[in-house]
Amino acid sequence: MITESVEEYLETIYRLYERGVATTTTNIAKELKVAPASATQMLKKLAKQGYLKYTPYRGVTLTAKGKRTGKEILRKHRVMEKFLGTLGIPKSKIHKEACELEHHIPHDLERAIYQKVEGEKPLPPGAPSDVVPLTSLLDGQKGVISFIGGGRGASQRLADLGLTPRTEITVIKSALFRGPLLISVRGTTLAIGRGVASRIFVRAK
Amino acid sequence: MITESVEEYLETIYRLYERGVATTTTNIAKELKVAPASATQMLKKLAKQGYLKYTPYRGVTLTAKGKRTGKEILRKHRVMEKFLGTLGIPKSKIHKEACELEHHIPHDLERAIYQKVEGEKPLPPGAPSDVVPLTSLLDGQKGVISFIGGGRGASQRLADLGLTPRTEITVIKSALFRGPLLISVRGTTLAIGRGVASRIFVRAK
DNA sequence: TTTAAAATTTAGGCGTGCCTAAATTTAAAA
DNA sequence: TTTTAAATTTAGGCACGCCTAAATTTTAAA
Repeated sequence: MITESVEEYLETIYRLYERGVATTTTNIAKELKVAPASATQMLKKLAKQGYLKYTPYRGVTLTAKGKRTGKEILRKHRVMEKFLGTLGIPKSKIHKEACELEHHIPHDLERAIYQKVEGEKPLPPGAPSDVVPLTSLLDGQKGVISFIGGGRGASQRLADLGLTPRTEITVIKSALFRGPLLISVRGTTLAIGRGVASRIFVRAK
Repeated sequence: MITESVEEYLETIYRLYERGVATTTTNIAKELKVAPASATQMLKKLAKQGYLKYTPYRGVTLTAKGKRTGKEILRKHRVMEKFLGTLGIPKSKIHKEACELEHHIPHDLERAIYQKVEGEKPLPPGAPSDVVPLTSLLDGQKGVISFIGGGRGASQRLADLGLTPRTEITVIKSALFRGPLLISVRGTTLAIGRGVASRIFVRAK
């Protein structure tokens, strides 16, 4: 059985490798905030298990198996980060939570979540990255309209409702996947469809 | 710091308590598939930490603190089960995965997911519980139509497309939150809107 | 090339949570 | 009430993964 610690090491080593940083005992230990002596132990063990080649005093090189595994975990990490963002988890917590979750998400769940968050493209290329579709906000959350995606017509119709950039919106009632959103704008409550809502991009507060 | 094992014990004990089963060393050990001797050790520890009262040879009683903690973990477990179901994870895996995840979902993430899955009511009261809206299936998944929600009109229009109960559907392309679904029915590919799709209830395969 | 500093490894320990085998206590049958 | 079976605890161990301190090796400066 592959332990959480093994995964953590492989992910870290893969990260360094990807960044072109030398995969030495010290670098790995530093990255993991662990004593170098602890890293030595683990690296020997990983070598024995065929994840990497270990040359004493010289650092390590991932084998194909090691790369594959490290990459997989890194991918889980990234998918979870995206997912947490979609759910409106504060940025400050996202990395740490993803670090934890990456070890407990089985492959098929990662795939399922990946498909979900991919479908949810915060879209317009070049858009500020802290902007999300209105549909991503949770009940009670507030956001400020950043822009409206998808053509003149949409913008015009929304403007008629008072939904223009810089307007503050509070989500009263949303739901996952379907059904209209109930929102509050300048003291007025509005119901808007999901299709339209997904084209309103807001900066969450 | 509360360890995963401590959580597991508290959840289990709370479960037994909820079910009215005696919280004896043996019952707890059996439930956790652990040797009774191991349970004794842990129960002593939990008593020292104030989660329960331990009387040798007589079993344990949860304190208020123990109940609170056990309940919280059980709730996380249940929310995760629901969430996994929503994502189309096969039933056979749901319980086990939820068991794992419950220990790694921070409170706020559990709350966020809870709101999402609550919005996604597999609806019609009395409906078989393994039935989900078509929108819950992932790309490539197959399902068999169980029934159509929402009135004659909808049923009729869908029937015209060949979408009637017992028909098998394959989802070709779906996405989170928005956009139409591309599905395959009897060899034909169809595009249907999310609104309609959310009213087609299927049993996932 | 020698030598001191830096990097790395070895040795010895700690806490957690599990296990088995052997005692001990409790419960129930004779 | 005695005796035996079942439940429970005690004792002794194991694997993990971390740590510090002391040894060793490498590197780079003099």
